Amino acid sequence: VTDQPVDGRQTPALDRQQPPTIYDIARATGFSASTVSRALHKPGRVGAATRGTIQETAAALGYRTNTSARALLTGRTGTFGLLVSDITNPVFFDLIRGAEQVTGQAGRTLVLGETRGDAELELTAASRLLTSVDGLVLVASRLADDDVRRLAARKPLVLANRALDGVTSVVPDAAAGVTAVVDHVVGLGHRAIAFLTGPDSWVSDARWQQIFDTAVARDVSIVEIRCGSTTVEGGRGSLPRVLAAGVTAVLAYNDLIAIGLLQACRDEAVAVPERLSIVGHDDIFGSDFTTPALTTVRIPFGPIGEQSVRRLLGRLDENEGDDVGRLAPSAPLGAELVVRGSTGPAPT
Amino acid sequence: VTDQPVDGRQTPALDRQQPPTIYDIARATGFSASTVSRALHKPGRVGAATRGTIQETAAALGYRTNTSARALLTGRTGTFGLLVSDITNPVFFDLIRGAEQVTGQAGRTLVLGETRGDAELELTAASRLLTSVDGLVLVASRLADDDVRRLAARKPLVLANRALDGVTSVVPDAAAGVTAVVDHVVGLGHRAIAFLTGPDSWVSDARWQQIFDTAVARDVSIVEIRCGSTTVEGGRGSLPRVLAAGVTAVLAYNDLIAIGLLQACRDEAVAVPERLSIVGHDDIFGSDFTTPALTTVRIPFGPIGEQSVRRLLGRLDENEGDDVGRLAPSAPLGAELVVRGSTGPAPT
DNA sequence: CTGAAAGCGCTTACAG
DNA sequence: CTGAAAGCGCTTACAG
Repeated sequence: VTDQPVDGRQTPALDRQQPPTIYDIARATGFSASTVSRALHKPGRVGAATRGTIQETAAALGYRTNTSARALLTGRTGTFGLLVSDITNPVFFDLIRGAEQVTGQAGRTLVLGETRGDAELELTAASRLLTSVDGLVLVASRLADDDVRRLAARKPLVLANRALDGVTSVVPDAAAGVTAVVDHVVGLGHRAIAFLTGPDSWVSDARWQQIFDTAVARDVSIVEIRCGSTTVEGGRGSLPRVLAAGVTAVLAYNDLIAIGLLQACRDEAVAVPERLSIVGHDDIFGSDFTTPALTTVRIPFGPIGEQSVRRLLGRLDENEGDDVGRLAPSAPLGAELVVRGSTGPAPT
Repeated sequence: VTDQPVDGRQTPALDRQQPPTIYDIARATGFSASTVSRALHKPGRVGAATRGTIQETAAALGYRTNTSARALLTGRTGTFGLLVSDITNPVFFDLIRGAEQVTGQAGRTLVLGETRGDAELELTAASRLLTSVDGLVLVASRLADDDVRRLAARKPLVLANRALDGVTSVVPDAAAGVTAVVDHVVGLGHRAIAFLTGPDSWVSDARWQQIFDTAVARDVSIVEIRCGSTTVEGGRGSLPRVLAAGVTAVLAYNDLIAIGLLQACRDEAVAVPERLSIVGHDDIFGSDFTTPALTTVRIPFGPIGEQSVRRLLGRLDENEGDDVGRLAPSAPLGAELVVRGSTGPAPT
């Protein structure tokens, strides 16, 4: 009755800078703030008519619950974090998207962080993120085991693309892919194989071990060739050592290296696959743009991202004593051989 | 004196589930919570010795300020949102990274959202994000002009890769790129050019208009060929229409289309560039994997992402009455022609 | 089914 | 330079 606008049709929200709060709705409907809160978020505990009035008024005022206030009270931010070493690494695209998708479906928000491959920066970033988030996915983390465990003790944490005892991990079934690759190459008659290594990382070590074991079991010779960097340039630069090693097939740690090697072969007129067969890994975007197109191992990164967030959601429910059983069943995370043009019969 | 552990060396923080608050620090140091808050965030307003004690204790307890509490009070979440239509679109990689980088440098956090190219979903997502964020970057938004303006009225908002009167926009200087491409092709003797169109979007329309005007000015014939979808498949499928049009050079809306066309040419034994010259746009990851490598226009997406966040930061300072002048100068956002193997002299 | 009250952790005038 | 007090918007036992 005091400073209300004369025009009764004008809603208060329109000439207000601050967004409306539950108190505005309470005032407008005549109910208490408690009832408004319940009508909006625990609709079962409120009369149907009351609920209707309140929800309509809320919609009319353009009410949105203040996430900070809720978070302060409940300790839940409605947010997950995802930390990757390199946002532009094509390997992570599908993973990020998968994670974003599941997060969104759960009505939550995904916060993205990048560590630029620096383990120290990763610890800082992870620690910071963890304070403002309900759970964290660490992708291909380079953190020391103990650091990971310490972080995992603070809040739900999932390790994507790395396994660590006592910490929830989502890892593709790489063994199947590696075995398939070696068998493919051996089946084509190759008897001398090289592995072009990646960085010092859990994934790279595990891969080499797998390849080594499989090759030995198949009774073909296997050597490791250190590749300066896991880039196209790195792959390019390794051609001399590949040729010197006298192998006829090369398994690269990743597609980027394989593509670099492919380019070097073209430049040096080394026929692929006639003289040298090349296999990549990951099936990144663009790996079928090359001539010949790259034979590679497809890792289901999308499902890994989805799965990681699902595990996070599962952990949250668990903490609340909710039903854990409703956790969606794991998508299969098996690697798959994709045969294209860069592999062929061994030269005779 | 009650349930304290006997071992005096054990810090309280260690056996506590909840993270420490300023009250824990206050208790430990004997100062009031107000002083702790000041020592931590307004170091100038507190005695040097006091500040030292408090900061040390905070570090020892592993204190981190509760972002929700601060946000509730100040209305600032320390967070920016970035909304893209498709996270996996390689065009956005560098943009996302650039935005993430500047956001991180400013001590803030980037929240990522994806709209799957759906304008309706985009409005919902943008509106939701806007409530929990200090500012929002909309990338290549498909929203109606008025919707964008309404959102911009709520909080600082920047439009990346789209221009709209009255809303802060960060757009590359596409004209330079288009002119350079047309001149490049005309310089090679081509007299009949086609533009393979993209989606119905601001960017696509602007591009076509530019190409059209330039071609007319150079007195070469220009036609528009509708491409079903802006994908490799779309490019592939358009080869028949390209051949039927009788042109000798094709400017594709983007690299994906160009790469598809390139693949179709290889399959159909249409020599590139001898019979047909092909130009892409954007210089996405992998556009140099093809044979021949793709001639294209490089758009500085990284700087666009950085710039967008800088503008957001600038808007925030403005609102606070801070010094706006310190806004970093714009990086040049000019497009640049990248000549590779897919363009050559016109057939005679 | 509904309301009054307390409190989440922090910041910020206001005093001193 | 430092402290007591109020309040940001919301949720949740506790009564009724």
